[in-house]
Amino acid sequence: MSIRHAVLAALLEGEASGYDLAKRFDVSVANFWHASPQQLYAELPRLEAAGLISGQTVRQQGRPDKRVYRLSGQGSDELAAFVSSPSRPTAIRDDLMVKVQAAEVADSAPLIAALEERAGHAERRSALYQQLLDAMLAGRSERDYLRVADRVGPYLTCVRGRTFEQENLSWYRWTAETLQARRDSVS
Amino acid sequence: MSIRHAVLAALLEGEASGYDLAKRFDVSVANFWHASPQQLYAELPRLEAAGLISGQTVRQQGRPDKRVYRLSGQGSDELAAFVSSPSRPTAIRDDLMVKVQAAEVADSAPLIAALEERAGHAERRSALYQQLLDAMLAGRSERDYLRVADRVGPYLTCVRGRTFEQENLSWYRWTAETLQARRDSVS
DNA sequence: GCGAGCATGTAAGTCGTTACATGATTCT
DNA sequence: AGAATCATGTAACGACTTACATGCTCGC
Repeated sequence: MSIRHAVLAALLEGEASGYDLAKRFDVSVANFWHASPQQLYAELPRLEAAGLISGQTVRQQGRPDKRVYRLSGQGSDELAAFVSSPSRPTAIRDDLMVKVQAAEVADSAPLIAALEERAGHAERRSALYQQLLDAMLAGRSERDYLRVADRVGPYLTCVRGRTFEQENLSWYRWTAETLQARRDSVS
Repeated sequence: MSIRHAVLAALLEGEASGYDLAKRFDVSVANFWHASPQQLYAELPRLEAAGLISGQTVRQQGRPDKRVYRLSGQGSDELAAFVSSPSRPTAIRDDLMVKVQAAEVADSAPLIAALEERAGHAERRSALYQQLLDAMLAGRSERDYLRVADRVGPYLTCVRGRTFEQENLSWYRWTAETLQARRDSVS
């Protein structure tokens, strides 16, 4: 699929410029898809040419002009067709796990440091997702929210993101400790 | 990085042909990296040309000849340098999550079916990883194993894979139930 | 006879990353 | 004065997917 449908899904949150979308892909959309600003700036004109989104240039004072895009009817149809299409399984794909797999071939100190850094990242991410979830709930219970809210997609995916980062955090820590214990016992 | 270092790490398990590696990437390595056979067949000659692996053609009876590769000294060095190099965070990247995010724009029946199918996949995967873990332990406790085993990398990454698939399973089921409940309440 | 497994590749096309490039305004 | 934010793009390269291509053996 690629970025195309991820952009359409992100625009369900409301119209946005390329710059806005880049931020959205760094926060809420980051649960399930990543995209660089360059990718977005390249993709948006293509989506517009295909009629899936419509853009409007907005003049600003004291700031550069920007082009704001929103989902078109055709874009909604395309997204609906995508939602109903089959998917294939995904797996984790992570540099750091390759490094852990091969841990024995090198001094483990830098790897342990990298794991600790990642643990910090995962902790910040899971806290961020928790904040987003609380904001969506706005005081309601999850049970009620899932019954009555207009859109539950963003909530559901954000829960997956939070759990993923929590599991990352605990795995990073455990792995770092395990490797450290082995270092200690060697010396 | 790409597939390059994943292949070197996979060869730590012992020498293998392209065909063998493709299977290895489908089972144990699948915890953290995916590669198609085509990618491997293209990459192996490149790694050999770079001196990171060495290949030997093996004649077989009643079967096609094959080329078996193993890690060279240079390959080990390269892998060690990689293990000590910095990494950047990864996130989940999943079609199906994009679809859940956009669930409201389409009829949810096909999406629910897709989630249930995925749940089955996740369940099989997590059972497979559990088997691999049990095989590595070979009756020992995890605590002992992690202290005394020659290589702990494969165990550590496999644990992450198992947890990931377990969390997938429970999220797929919960998401399917939530969407189903909303279908029921609309009608 | 047919499908599954063994065994390896090429070619085309799509997708994604990184580096380069610009320029105003606001905050410290 | 320098960094961060707003705002958008191009070009080159590297990575990955999909389709095409071949052919033998073993078990059912």
